[in-house]
Amino acid sequence: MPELEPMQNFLTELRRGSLTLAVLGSLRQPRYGYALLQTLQEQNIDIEANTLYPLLRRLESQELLTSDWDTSESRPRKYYTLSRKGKEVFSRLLKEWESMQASISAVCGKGENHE
Amino acid sequence: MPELEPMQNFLTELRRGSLTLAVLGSLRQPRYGYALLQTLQEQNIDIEANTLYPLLRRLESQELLTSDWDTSESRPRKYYTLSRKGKEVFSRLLKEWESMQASISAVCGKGENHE
DNA sequence: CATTATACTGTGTGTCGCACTATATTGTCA
DNA sequence: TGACAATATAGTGCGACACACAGTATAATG
Repeated sequence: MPELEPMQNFLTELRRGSLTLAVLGSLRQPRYGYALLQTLQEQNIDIEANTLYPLLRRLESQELLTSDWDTSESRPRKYYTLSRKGKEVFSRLLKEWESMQASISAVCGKGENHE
Repeated sequence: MPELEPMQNFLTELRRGSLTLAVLGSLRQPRYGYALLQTLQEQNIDIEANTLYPLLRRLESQELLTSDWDTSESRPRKYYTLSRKGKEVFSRLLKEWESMQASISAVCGKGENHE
């Protein structure tokens, strides 16, 4: 899709990376993918299943998450949780995020008028 | 660099996209690349020349920026400024950024303890 | 004659979106 | 009841694009 809606691309790029932060933050309690998806969407975090599942597996392979199948219910669900390493990374990313907020605010004029 | 400092990669990804926002926000007044670089670094926005210059050209090719060579001084400088389109995109990205702040705060626990 | 100021290019890697596949469990309706 | 759709749940493969990095290039300045 070359030129359909270029704005969309900017938004995508902006959200990029923050998705990881949001996922890590949401997995301080165990959750399975499908539920996580809905949690995030309720928070206005625009991510779709096709993006989330690979992200979860990537984070697991990077050892930020651990996963366990819960087969006690009729429908098996794969629960993900933050590992110790994941908690550390989350904490540092959150700090960075907060620092970025300050920087962006400074550069973009905190509260100034931009039309 | 496969496994040297994986943390660095997470940070890079997190910052990604925000760079564009920061650059757009900084170019509401005309600036040339080298000066912009230093402005951003003073604001703790970690970007290097090799990243900034391609970014500027990309934004120009996407018609968010316009550029003009100033050759009146001994050292020629290429001044970039937000175009009308650039202002629109900036405004929308900034809104998205603010919305993301809220979402991330909600998901990551606004002010809760995370150690 | 080294350093700084200033700008550009090419290559690799990683993430994300998107379009798929796959399956079991519900719910609906003839 | 039995057919069929919808939902819940998870996965894969591919392509686009942006960023980091390591280069090149040149003119002014100290």
